[in-house]
Amino acid sequence: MIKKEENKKDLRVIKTENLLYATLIDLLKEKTFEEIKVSDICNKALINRSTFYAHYQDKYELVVGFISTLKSELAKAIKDNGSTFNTKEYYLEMIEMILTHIEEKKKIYQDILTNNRNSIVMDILLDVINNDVNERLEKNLKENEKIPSKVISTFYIGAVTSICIEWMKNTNEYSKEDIIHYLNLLMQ
Amino acid sequence: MIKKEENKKDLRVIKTENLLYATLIDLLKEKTFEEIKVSDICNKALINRSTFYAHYQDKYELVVGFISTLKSELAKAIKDNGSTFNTKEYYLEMIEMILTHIEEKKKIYQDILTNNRNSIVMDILLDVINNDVNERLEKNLKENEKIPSKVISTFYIGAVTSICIEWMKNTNEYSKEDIIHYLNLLMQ
DNA sequence: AAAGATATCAAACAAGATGTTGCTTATTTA
DNA sequence: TAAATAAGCAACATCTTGTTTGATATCTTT
Repeated sequence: MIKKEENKKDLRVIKTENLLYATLIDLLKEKTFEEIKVSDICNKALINRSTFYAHYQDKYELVVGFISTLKSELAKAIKDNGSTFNTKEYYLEMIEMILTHIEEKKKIYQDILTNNRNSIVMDILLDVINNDVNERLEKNLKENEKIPSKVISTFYIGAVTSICIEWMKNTNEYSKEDIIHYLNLLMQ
Repeated sequence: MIKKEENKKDLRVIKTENLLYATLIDLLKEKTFEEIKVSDICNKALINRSTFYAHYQDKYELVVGFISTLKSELAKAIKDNGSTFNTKEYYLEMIEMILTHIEEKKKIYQDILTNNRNSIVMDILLDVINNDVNERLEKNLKENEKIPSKVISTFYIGAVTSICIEWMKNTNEYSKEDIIHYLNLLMQ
């Protein structure tokens, strides 16, 4: 009996999965995710709809892969943040890394933003930043004097996310350095 | 020919519209908006589906009314903010009003939050706060010295929204006064 | 290179949701 | 009370989703 090596995907599988994935991203630049139908993806990808269902349960399963890729890329980008958990320095360093990362991926983030009413991109940013912050919070659970750590982080996470989203939208108004400079002034 | 007074709705119309509206809100406590079907609303409201379509094009038209009601209630609640556009005082006063308003409407906001992944509530908060801030920005367009006004407001709007959402979720952890006190410390 | 394995395609199907329509019944208005 | 009109009912076409079948093409392994 012929047996297939494990973990080695058939070329056809790789090809169709890549194609479906790329086509979804393409469509996200045109439409809301909710507006995108499985048949839209298949038509554009020139792949039979039954083949789609052979790989994914539904379009949500496909988009999860995309979102978690963006998340892990961003998470990786800010993970090398080596600073101790001194609030101001930490957030400044983090936002520098985020902005750098966004600058590289500008196109895709912007395209999604313009069609998907903030929510996807905002979810990504909030999730990744939250994870990083909470991880550090656990390691540095000094009982804060005046303000609970959780409140501080909630405040800054919101502020940073908001700045990032705005920066993605109006790409050329301020440079990365400008933003960091302003944040430096805005944070205590 | 019998003619109807204009602007005066038939009782039946009022009744069904109220019913559909209330039923949608009820369902939002159980399901995501995307998961709610027109037939769900009609079944629960005991109203024929064709009657639904006689009033609204689709469920989006129905929810728009709900969201804009929440928005205008919130907008009204923060409009009486009489302070001049001194950043810190303005935002503190605003957040006090928002928190007071939320406290009254706690139940509905929380219910929606738990089922709808932040986005609806976040959209409401961001939109209302943005409008208020932008209105004041226009009236006070002093060319800021060090930081562009737009950047300042983006920063604080994000921070305030984030704090509000977190507060809605963990209702009893901090009092309204606590939050305001912490924000007072966090803002320059 | 050939045989065997398997992924894709094509076509058809059922189930569910969306809108629309024509007709009847019930309620409201004046 | 009569006229107007909203709501109910039932049927219909359409679209989207998932699933299934068997034929065809492509890949893997020997």
